[in-house]
Amino acid sequence: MIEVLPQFNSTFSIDCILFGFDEGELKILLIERNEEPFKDWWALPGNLVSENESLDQSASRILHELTGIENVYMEQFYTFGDIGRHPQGRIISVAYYAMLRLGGDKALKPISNYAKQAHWINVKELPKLAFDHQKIFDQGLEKIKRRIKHQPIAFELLPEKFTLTQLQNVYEVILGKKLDKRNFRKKMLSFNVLKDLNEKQKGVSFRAATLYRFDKRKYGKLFGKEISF
Amino acid sequence: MIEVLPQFNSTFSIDCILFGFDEGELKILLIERNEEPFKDWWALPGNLVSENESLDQSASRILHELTGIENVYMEQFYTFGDIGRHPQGRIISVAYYAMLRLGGDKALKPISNYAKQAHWINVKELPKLAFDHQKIFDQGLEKIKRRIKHQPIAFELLPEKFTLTQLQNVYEVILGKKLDKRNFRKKMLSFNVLKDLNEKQKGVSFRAATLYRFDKRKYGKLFGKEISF
DNA sequence: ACCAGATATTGTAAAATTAACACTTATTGT
DNA sequence: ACAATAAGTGTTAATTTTACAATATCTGGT
Repeated sequence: MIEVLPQFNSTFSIDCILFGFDEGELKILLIERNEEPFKDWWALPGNLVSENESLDQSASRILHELTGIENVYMEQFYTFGDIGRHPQGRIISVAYYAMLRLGGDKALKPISNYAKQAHWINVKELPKLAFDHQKIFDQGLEKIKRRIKHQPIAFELLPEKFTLTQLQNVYEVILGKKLDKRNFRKKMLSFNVLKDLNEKQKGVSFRAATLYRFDKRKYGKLFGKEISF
Repeated sequence: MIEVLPQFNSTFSIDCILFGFDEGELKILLIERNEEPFKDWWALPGNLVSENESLDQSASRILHELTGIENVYMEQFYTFGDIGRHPQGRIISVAYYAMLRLGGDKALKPISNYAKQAHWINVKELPKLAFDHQKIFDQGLEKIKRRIKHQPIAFELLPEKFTLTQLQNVYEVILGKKLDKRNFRKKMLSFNVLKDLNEKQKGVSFRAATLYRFDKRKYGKLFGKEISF
């Protein structure tokens, strides 16, 4: 015999911070809501979790519905459950982030019904956000600031082939400070996770830089190490 | 007009890892369940979240009901939402940990109805745990291993007055490795967060060690610094 | 008073890492 | 050829980390 637990039913949602790197700036994908509450406000993409999917699956689904992108690693970072965070009742939200390679077209699918539009917005110029999404964003940004020092997540924002200067830009934008070029290159190369492609950048009107690729095989060496710039 | 969102109702619970340090060992509080499912199994203390409390409040309540302790800082670390993690349906669990100062009596209140007994159990000798609680524990332990290197959480496991050797023991037990005594003391004192009480340990049959107290005023200095042993 | 047992306390030198700092090279466009 | 622009590169000093062992202090027992 299986007893039925006494239940207080509530609802779960997932909210995602999708980070992208474009024109030298860190951006996130925001949607303009088309429904109450917070109609016409900007918000993090999110949705309710359905019955037959895990939290991770739900996060991937939301990403896919919004961008058409699949197979991207998303990481859960905090669950927001304050009373009153949602005006319509008790909705607890599990927050995820992902780092995306933005293609030229920025990979946005036609927007689904719940949003009027979606845009990549510079994190330095965020509008007022719906619900407690500003808080969620703040915490997510702190998370990747810590994360980037230990894990090779910076590569995930860049095209497959990238220059050391581009990589340094990612670090500088996320950490919010300038880094020394020589020390950065020395240290980054010392990890032995970059493969020199013997290939040069194209289409620039100055000396072309060497292209590198992130070498997954050597990935493990970075784990747990503090990278301090 | 406020629309009603389409809802899939599910239930969520809080599970807590309560860490304690006793007899030189790291322990956690486990309860023996008195109800199906997993009747007679050991489990992390947990409970359903009620309608009028935030996640943090719920975690504090569970701690209080079980131990009588109040005003302890608990930290949320992950939310577990795999399908099938609970045999009776969709129950998502938000996991917290706390570090407790174990008094002589270990501060256990009479056990509430849902458990037969509760015990402090050495983390090296854990029994099989109910649900996915082993996974929750593993992740919680990893969390404090990382945390102890950046934040002064080790002090929270010790009595207010403690010796450097006791403090080193906490680090050794959590990190799972021996540390060099001279280097440990040098580094720990260099943070300037320990106040020398000019007072000696009592009741030992050998040279008594100096007692220290954690100095909250200097707390900030530790933040963000990597402590490597 | 002395000794044995147990733990506390202390310093130094080598190695590794980090931090600070500026000039030369390569390429493009005029 | 030269101006403009970013790529690429080494050394030194400072700091941090690591490795390592002898002496001091206290208790309890004789």
